[in-house]
Amino acid sequence: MGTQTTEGVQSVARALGLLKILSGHDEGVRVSDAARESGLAVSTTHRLLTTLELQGFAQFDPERALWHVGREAFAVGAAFGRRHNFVAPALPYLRRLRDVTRETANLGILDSDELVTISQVESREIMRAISPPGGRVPAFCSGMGKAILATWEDADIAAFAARTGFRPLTGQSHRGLETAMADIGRIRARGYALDDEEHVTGLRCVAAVVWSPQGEAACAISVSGLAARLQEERIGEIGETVARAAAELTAKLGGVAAPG
Amino acid sequence: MGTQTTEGVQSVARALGLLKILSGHDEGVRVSDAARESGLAVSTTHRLLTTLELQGFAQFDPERALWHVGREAFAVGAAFGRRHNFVAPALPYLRRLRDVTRETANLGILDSDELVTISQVESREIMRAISPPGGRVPAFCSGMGKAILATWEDADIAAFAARTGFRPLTGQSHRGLETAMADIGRIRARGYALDDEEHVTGLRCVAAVVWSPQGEAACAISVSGLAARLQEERIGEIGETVARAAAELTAKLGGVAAPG
DNA sequence: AAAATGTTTTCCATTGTATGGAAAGGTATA
DNA sequence: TATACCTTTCCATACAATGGAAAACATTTT
Repeated sequence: MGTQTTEGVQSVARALGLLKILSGHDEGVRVSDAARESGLAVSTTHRLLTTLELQGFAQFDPERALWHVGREAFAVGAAFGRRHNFVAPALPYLRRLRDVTRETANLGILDSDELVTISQVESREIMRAISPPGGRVPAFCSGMGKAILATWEDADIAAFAARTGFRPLTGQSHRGLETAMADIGRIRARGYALDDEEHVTGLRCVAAVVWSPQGEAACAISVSGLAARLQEERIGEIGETVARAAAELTAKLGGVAAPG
Repeated sequence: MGTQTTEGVQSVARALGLLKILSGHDEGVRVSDAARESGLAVSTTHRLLTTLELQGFAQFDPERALWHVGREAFAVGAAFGRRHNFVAPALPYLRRLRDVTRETANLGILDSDELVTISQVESREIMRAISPPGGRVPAFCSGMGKAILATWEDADIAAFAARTGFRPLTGQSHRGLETAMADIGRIRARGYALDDEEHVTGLRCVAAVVWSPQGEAACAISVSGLAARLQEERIGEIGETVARAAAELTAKLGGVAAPG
C-alpha cells in the first residue's frame, strides 16, 4: 500500500501544519494543545516540534512550557518579502495615505488565489490592526483583491471564480459571478475598488492597483477603517486619493497601466 | 536499527533544509540545483518541494521552472516578528538615526545564541544592505550582540562563551575571553558597543541596548556603515546618538535599565 | 502528605511511508 | 535529427516515522 496522498510527504505536511498552528497563537502553545488542534498523537507532535526546534523554526520556552515560531521561520519568510521588493519603495506612500486619511494603509499582493497583506501602516486611531500582515483573504472578499482582479480579462476572472469559488466571509461578500462582475465594472470605471464590509463586518476598505513594468497588476494598496468612520461622503475623496497614490507608486516603480 | 536523532524526523529536517536553501536564492532555484545543494536525490527533492508547495511554504514558477519561498512561510515568519512587538515602535527611532547619521540603522535581538537582525532602515547612500533582516551572526561578532551580552553578569558571559565558542568571521573578530571581556568592560563604561570590522571586513557598527520592563536587554539598535565613512572622529558622537536613541526607545517601551 | 489529574518526555516493536533508482516525458542546445 | 540535461512519475524495498504505553515531572485536590 503506497503513499498516494494529496498532501505530499506526510511527516512534512504535519510539521508544516504545526508551524501554522504555532503562528496562530502568539501567546504560545503547549504540546498537548498543539496535538489536540492538529489531531496528531501527542508523542508525534512532540517529536515534530522538537525537529522544528532543532532547525530553528520553532522555539521552546522551558519556563512556561510553551512553543513559539522560531527565528528561522522569520528568516525564511523574509525572503518572500524580499522578492516583492516594491514594499520598501511603497512605504512612504502608505505613510502619506495614513497621514492624509488617518486610517490604516495596506499593501497586498495576489498569491496563490488569495490576497496576502504584505505591509501595513497603522492608523494612529485607537483601533487595532484587524488583518495583520501575513493574513490571507479570498480575493473577492478584499478591496485589494478585487482591484487586482479588475485588471484581468473578463474570461480570466470567470475562470478564476469557477476555480476558486466565492468564499463569502460576511453577509455582504460576493457570492455569485453576476454581482461580482458588476462590481468589477464599477471598479474599472472609477479607478478604485470598494470593499463594503465584505471582509469583516464593520470594516470598509478602498483600494487601487499598482502596475508592474510588464503592464500587469504588481500589487494593490488600500486604506481601511471602521465603516462608521469611512462614510459615503468621504469614500469618493479617499478613493481618488488612493488611486492617485497608486498611480504615483506605479510611476516610481516604472510600471505602466495596461491599455484599457 | 532505529532512528538516531540528532536532527529529528528526517524528512522534516530535509524539507526545512530545502526551505533554507530557497530563502538563500532570491532569484529562485531549480529542482536539480536544490538537490545538489542539499545532497538529496532529485526525486526526493522534488517530492519534498512539492509538499512544501502544497502547504504554501514554497512556490513554483512553471514558466521558468524555478522554486521560491512561498507566502505561508511569510505568514508564519510574521508571527515571530509579532512576538517581538517592539519593532513597530522602534521604527521612528531607527529612521531618525538613519537620517541623522546618513548610515543604515538596525534593530536586533539575541535568539538562540545568535544575533538576529529583525528590522533595518537603510542608508540612502549607495551601499546596499550588507546583512539583511533575518540574517544571523554569532553574538561576539556583532555590535548589537556585544551590547546585549554586556548587560549580563560576567559569569553568564563566560558560560555563554564556553557553550558557543567564538566563531570569528574576520581577522578582527574576538577569539578569546580575555579580549572579549575587556571589550565588554569598555562597552559598559561608554554605554555603547563598537564593532570594528568584526563581522564583515570594511564594516563598522555602533550599537546600544534597549531595556525591557523586566530590566533585561530587550533588543539592541545600531548604526552600521563602511569603515571608511565611520571614522574615529565620528564614532564618539554617533555612539552618543545611538545610546540616546536606545534610552528614548527604552522609555517609550516602559523599560528600565538594570541597576549597574 | 498523599493521591489524583494532567502534563512533558522517552522508549520501542510494528507497519506504513519515505526513499532513490530507473524510466518516462519535456525542452532547450548542437 | 540527435544530444544533453532537465523535470516528473512510478515502484519495490528497507528504513524511518508512528502511536501506545510507561516513565518522569508538575500542579492541584483531597
